[in-house]
Amino acid sequence: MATGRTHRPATRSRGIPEATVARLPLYLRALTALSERSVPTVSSEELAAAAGVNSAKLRKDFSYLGSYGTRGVGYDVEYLVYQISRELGLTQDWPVVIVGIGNLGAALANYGGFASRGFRVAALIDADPAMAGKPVAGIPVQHTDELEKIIDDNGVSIGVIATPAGAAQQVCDRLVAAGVTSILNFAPTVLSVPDGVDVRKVDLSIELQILAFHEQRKAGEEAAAAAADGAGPVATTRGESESADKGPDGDVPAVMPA
Amino acid sequence: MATGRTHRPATRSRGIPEATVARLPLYLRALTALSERSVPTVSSEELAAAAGVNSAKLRKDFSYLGSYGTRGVGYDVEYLVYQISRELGLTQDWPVVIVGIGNLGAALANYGGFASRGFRVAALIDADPAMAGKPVAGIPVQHTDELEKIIDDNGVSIGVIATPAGAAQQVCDRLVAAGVTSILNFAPTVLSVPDGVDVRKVDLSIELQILAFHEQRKAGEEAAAAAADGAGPVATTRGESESADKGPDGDVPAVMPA
DNA sequence: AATTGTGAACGAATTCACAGCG
DNA sequence: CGCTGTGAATTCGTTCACAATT
Repeated sequence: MATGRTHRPATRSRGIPEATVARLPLYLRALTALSERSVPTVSSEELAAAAGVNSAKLRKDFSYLGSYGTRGVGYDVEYLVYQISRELGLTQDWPVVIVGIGNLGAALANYGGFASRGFRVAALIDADPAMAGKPVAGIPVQHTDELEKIIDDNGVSIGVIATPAGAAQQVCDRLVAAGVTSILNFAPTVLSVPDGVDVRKVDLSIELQILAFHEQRKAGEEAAAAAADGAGPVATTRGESESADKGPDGDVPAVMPA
Repeated sequence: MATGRTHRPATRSRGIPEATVARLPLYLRALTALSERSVPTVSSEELAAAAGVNSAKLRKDFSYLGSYGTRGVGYDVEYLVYQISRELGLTQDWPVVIVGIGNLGAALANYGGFASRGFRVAALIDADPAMAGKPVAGIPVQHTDELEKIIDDNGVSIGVIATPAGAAQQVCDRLVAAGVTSILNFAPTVLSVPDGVDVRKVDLSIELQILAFHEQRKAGEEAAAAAADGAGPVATTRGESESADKGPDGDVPAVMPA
């Protein structure tokens, strides 16, 4: 992107890397905790530790937002909270609907971290007529028939799909047709959506499978190590650490707590 | 990884890229669906479409596992299912414990995709004595006091944390001390673990915040587009398509369905 | 003196494009 | 002839290391 030698990109240049965006919520959470403890400033080192990343990465991330720190001192906690919130669009209100009020949908509806960050559960929707009217987390469940009206009345642009896999695409299509442009999908299916609609996926079984892969690899390495004792040279290279275990550093993905 | 010019990595070389590992479960799901419909073979193009990735990526991914396709024809569905399952370690049984049986823990316990893929819920654990003995998803909840014994008796190496944030690190420490080496964390906290322990994180509020960011960006662009009509030149560069919308392609992260 | 902000080096992941093979 | 498998080119992300700044 050019050397930007001209004057200065004033505030920020636009085009924050996706990887950085994915970490901003992490920083925000750590900062909020500091803010609650009335800590006035943090260094990149401290904040990075709290967020579980390394400090160079954090500084580079912040550099995409602008120059919000003070050399020799660190970052002003309140100010950064505000800047990141604004960057993420959390200074505005985001009404969301949750479709599919089973165990998971109920868990999501009850999740406190929602309201705390600009998100507001505008409605709960389920296809089961028996659910209609029953309150979950204090909000009465509405029937799927009302979906379009609900989206429209509340100006909802973010939808959460917590239905069984079979119903997901259909629900998705209706959400999109009704005007939703961001979807968080908990159903184990690939959703197809038109351009301009964002989908993020959260899939337990995939995460477990990834863990199983690493778990298996560990077991294999132990075996190799044991074998190395008893007998001659083992083919595997080991000792190179494989680059894969990365320490306690968080990974790429992420989504949702109790 | 050196050029590996020596002889040949025989089956596979070791060191499958992390990004590839994260996609294998996706391919596996698509393949399983095909298998159930008794489809005998697929081309990289078809399978890629079903998994929501592009075909070059899929072929490159498979190339790390070995040469399991047939040129001019495609891939044998059953054979690939087996190879990927084996690679992911799903041909063995993985007992898991779920700690924290609130709404979310219950949702996880009830999640069917578990058993289907080598995972078996060995126990449900909760700190609330009132929960003890109550069956959830047909499995009686046990008290946290039993944690170490349960891990040990069942040879559990994978733990799922679905507790409130405040309890997560403590639970984590106990799991690790008891021998768990892979953790799936649903609590909104950064866990610190010793080397050799893998942690994956699933965090709803983070995913929503990422969606909000993109949602906001869309709104901004609309506004900019509208503004471009009315008045003079706008500062922002636009038209460069920003690289960020990537189309309907899935994103990086992932985790869990109803 | 301490800590940010950032070019530059590096490494990982994706995409291209085509040779190789069935 | 069609489709896989893969080097080479490219893009994206991380880390290094240090000059700039308070």
